[in-house]
Amino acid sequence: MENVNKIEKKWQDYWDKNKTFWAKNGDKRKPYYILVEFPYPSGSGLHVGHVRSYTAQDALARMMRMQGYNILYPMGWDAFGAPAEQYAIKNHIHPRDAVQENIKVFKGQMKSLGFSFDWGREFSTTDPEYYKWTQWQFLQFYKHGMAYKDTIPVNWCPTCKSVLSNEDAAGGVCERCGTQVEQKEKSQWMLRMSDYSEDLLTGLDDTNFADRVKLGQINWIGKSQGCEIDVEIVGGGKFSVFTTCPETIYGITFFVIAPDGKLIKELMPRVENKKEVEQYIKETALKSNMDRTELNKGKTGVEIKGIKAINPVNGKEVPVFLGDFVLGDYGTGAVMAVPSHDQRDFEYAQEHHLEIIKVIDCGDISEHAIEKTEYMGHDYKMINSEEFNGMLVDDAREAIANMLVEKGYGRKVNNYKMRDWIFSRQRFWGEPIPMINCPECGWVPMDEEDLPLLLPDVVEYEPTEDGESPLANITDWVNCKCPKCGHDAKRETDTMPNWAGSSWYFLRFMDPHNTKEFASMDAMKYWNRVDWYNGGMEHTARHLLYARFWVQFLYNIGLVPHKEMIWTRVSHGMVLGSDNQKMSKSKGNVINPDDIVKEYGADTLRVYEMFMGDYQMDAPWSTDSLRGCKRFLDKIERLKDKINDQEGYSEKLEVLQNKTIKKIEYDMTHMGYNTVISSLMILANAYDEAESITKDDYHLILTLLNPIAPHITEELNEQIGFKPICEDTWPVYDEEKTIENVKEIAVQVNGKVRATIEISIDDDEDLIKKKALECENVQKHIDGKEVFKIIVIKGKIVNIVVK
RNA sequence: GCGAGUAUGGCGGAAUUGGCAGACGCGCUAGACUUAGGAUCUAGUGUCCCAGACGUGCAGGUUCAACUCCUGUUACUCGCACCA
Repeated sequence: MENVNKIEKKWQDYWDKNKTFWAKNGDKRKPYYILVEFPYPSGSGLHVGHVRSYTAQDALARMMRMQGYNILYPMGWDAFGAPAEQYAIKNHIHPRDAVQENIKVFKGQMKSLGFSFDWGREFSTTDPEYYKWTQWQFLQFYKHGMAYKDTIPVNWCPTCKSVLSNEDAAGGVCERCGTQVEQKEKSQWMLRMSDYSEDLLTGLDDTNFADRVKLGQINWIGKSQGCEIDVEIVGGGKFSVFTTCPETIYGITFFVIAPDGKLIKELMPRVENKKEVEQYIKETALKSNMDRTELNKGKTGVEIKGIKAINPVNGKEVPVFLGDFVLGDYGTGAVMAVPSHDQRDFEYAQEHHLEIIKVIDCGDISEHAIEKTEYMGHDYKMINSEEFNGMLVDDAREAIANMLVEKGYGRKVNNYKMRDWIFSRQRFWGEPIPMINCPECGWVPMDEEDLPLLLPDVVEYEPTEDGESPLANITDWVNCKCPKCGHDAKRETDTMPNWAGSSWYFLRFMDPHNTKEFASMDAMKYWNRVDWYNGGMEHTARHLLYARFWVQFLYNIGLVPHKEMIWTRVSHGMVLGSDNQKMSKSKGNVINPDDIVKEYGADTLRVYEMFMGDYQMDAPWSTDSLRGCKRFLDKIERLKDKINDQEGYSEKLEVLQNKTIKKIEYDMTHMGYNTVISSLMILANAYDEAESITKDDYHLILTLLNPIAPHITEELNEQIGFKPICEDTWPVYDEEKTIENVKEIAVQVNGKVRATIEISIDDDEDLIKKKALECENVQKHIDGKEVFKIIVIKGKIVNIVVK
């Protein structure tokens, strides 16, 4: 074959020119929406990992198009965000220009790989026509009371000079640069995501996400069921605690409240050891700057003197402490301490020499607490718990909770780990938040007609020293009139987080050129929802949570047709370096897809990445294996020389052909891409062994291989005079022809294979038994023994049990 | 610590429902054709004390039959980590 790259270019141009893969809204074919996460167009170009998932979904898209579906397989760019901004700061160019340059590179690479994207729907989150609607949707959040400003201690990265979400600051370090995160008070836009905790949980039932994906969502939302209990303070006043273990309430020997919470501030006037308490609060604020894991060793804290609290169930007065293991922003910011049955409380009690009372008769607690996971579900009985003594723990749990409610001591509540979404970023390269601060009216939303609020051109992209967005320096832009009263006012200078634009982009693909709405209801109803969504495991949890929250909100205000707009979510494994480690420049194990395409062709790379292993698991790169795939494609090409002048399909090949079609259809829709390739190899080997093959035989294997290797198959197909595969239909298999008439099956004696017999499709059980018993080697192994039972599994195996 | 996932030849990995473990490919060995081969073809390739036995991280169990189901256990990977 002539130059592979030339042929590939020829077909890529053909698809472009004919708009072969453009989806049509409202078309009467069955719609099916396949989505891959749109990439962040970084300066380093497309990664071989992108190639893996794009090829997999591309293959599915190409097969289903041939099966008569109206396939939406779009591509776009998630181009706002820190890396582009950092790059711009370094090189003194506008991030917009840098992004445009990178998009050009990415798009060129994608085209060279022959992905069947509908390029007619391409957009970038940085296009004003797109972010206009991101801003518009923010205004809807605001107008429905879902966006609010709050001054809260936030995670602050001193290097990036930016506020980070809890998620971005996971583990106490900045996700981007690794710097220790500090705490800083800042006024931030927030979205009330916590209002949606329960809906985001129950909504999962209306999705087909993989179990591990659902579990990620569930863990992130972090629901825990328990009781909130009111605690009186001696001498007046009260506070509440949250517990998931009401059964241990008689074991309370002290309370602990959060040093960073609001409660201690309220109690301050009554505190006798103010100095000591204030000192501890200060220390805690500093501690968050340091490596937290180091501090996990001990349970620090101080007693709040002058404050005693009363256990509501038995009137017992116990001391109250400050302790940094209690978090100010979870639950009520205070806990009841039961050192006998909670390990943290136990450690705290040891450290501060406090009383330990066992309330469940479950063994020795002198070394460590016996926690819920250990005592629940066993026949342990209650002790030291007044009228509940002698009751089984599992029963006491419910009984005590009910008693608390009845007597008005508390109520049953659910708590969620998920917090509200911190929506402000002090950066330049993001969607401006369309809010105006008026000295008379306060925060006023921009008029919707005035959107988009464009990002101005600036010279400097660095955040200001005090952490304001660089936009704050552009007075022309900042100063404006209040839309409500006309008074001089100032714009919000914070921008939106990177997650904003990616939370609804899949809706825009359904109707990308709409100038009146973010997407019309008709278009969204037509496409229904994303049928098949593929992305990396890394950000599945966060991205899906934000996107689902966003969509649920839009649903609640009547703007999208479903509460969940994503049906199936699957995730692929990484492509590792040949050293089995994550590809990185520093390790020198990076494979550039361009080099591979140039040397072996796009088809070889595509086939190899599908064949390399289980799609959902990480797989190391192997250039040797890649060459094997090249050999396979060469073999396909060579088979053309075996074409005879007969019509139709070769009789000898028909069963295998039908079986192969069936298997490929199954595997393609079940992420079994590697076995799609292996069954094609088996078919090719069978063709190779045959004396000769017909033109139709050849056309068939080209069609089956086409979704994965679209260029070479089109070229060879053209050479034998067929119309382009991309305009043809997918072959239909005949179930009856997938079954062999004659088959070889194994004969076991006591579970060990001793012979094989040939059976025909219409042999009955007795005949099969007879054939099995006639085998010489079988005779040898049953000789002198009593045949106890003969098990015949039709078409599979015979097992003779002897004693 | 909690949650999830994974474990099969020298390597990547097959084995929809329990039914001949190692498909398919890589690598390797020997040979053929060759000036040459990252080309092609042929044969072979789990282990061992090779008429047979043993083999899917380890130890048990269920079954005529277990990579597959059950109980326990180990190692690694990922996610969350003082969440009351």
